[in-house]
Amino acid sequence: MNTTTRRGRPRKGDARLSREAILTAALEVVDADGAAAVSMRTVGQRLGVDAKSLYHHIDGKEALLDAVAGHVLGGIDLPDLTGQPEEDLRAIAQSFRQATRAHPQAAALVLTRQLPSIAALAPVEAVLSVLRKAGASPEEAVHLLRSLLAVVVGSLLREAGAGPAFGVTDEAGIAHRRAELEQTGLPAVVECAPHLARCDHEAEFSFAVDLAVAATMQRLVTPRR
Amino acid sequence: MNTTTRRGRPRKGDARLSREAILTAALEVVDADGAAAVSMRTVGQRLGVDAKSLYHHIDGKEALLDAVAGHVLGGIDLPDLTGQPEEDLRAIAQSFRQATRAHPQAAALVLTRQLPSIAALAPVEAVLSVLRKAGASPEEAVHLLRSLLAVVVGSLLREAGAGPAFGVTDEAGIAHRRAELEQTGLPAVVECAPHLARCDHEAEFSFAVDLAVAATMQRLVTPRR
DNA sequence: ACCTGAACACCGTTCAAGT
DNA sequence: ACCTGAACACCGTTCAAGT
Repeated sequence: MNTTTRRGRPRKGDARLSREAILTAALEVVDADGAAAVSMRTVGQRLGVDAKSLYHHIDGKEALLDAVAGHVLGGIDLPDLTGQPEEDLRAIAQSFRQATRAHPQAAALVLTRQLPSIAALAPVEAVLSVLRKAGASPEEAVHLLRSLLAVVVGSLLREAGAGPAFGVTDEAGIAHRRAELEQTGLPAVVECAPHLARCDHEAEFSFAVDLAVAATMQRLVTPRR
Repeated sequence: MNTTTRRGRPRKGDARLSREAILTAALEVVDADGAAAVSMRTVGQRLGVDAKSLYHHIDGKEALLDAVAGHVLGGIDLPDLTGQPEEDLRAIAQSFRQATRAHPQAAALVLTRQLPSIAALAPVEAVLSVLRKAGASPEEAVHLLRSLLAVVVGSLLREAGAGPAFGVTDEAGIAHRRAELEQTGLPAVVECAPHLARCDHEAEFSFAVDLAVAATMQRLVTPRR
């Protein structure tokens, strides 16, 4: 929680206002002070403009946050597909992670908002296309897409600091957390405490995605059951 | 968005205040009007008490929301384990889902808050214990636990109306969404539009969990790789 | 020990003006 | 066409009182 309020000097010169400028300013606020710091007033201030002026370009705060989330998600840089399904699915998942890592403070926003459907269809098309070429029926492809998406969203949410974590990244905290876990007396938790206390988000993301992709391929090779 | 504000008549008789009573009142607000409707004032009102009184029992609004999330998660009813790992993992995942479905409006809260570590250790112990008995090393068990958790969290977040959905549950909306998807011109999206437009959350949850559990068992049978 | 009045520094949003 | 002053109905939180 940042108690110091950064002002971010208003730009008096170009008081020109536009949807694009507002979006950028809002994202700057998120990057600097977190999503909770976004208010019509803080965003307006960053543009040297009254909060109420924003309403001429944006539908309100909720719409603004949706737009910011969509903007970040739009920054996803999809890989060139190789035709090797496992490799391609992994690469798409990684590109999703890169997009959220570009704005870590905005990640929870992206993962948590019901986006205006159309915003994120490029990666969806990519995944479905890979699955279809790998032999999935349209119905199966959709189920598999949703499973993969759940893994990606769940993993990134944990990395973003929302969602259950149990683990910590800084060496200082790990020992402390480990001790806590060992004091629970829960046998499996105690046994696993050293690994539970530590969380390497990149490694966990890759592990989970690899597992999901492997399961996907398995399902396609052994259809139905 | 509920424009009508429900008052919920204050209980003048037992103006006794306690952490437990506050928690219950807060959860009632969440269930009735959604998490966004929770404020120190609305919760106090429901107890017939001034908002400021809550501070004598609770650390502030954030702490209150954390406590509500922990309370819902604490309501998880773990299954008796059968010794059959696949079955047990699925049953634990389903019990997790049941806990959030008991308070649908609180689901996003539960999934999204960094919970005070200790709150949710019972299900963790259950999963780790199953994985260890199935032959996983402590390290492997933790990776697999995190993968499974990601699937569960990602799936439930979608069901809770946060997170990307693409699909809709009411028959009315499905046709509309399908038409939208078909107009995108993205070939795989168009091809899959009928299935993409519809989303049966229970079926999708089970599909994703089954897939993850299958992958987990596969990984345990074929160690390392 | 527990509750509240007064107070402070914030919110999002509307609308009738002003240019 | 775009911006704002005045205004409204909210927030979370502190602190010095009151019982």
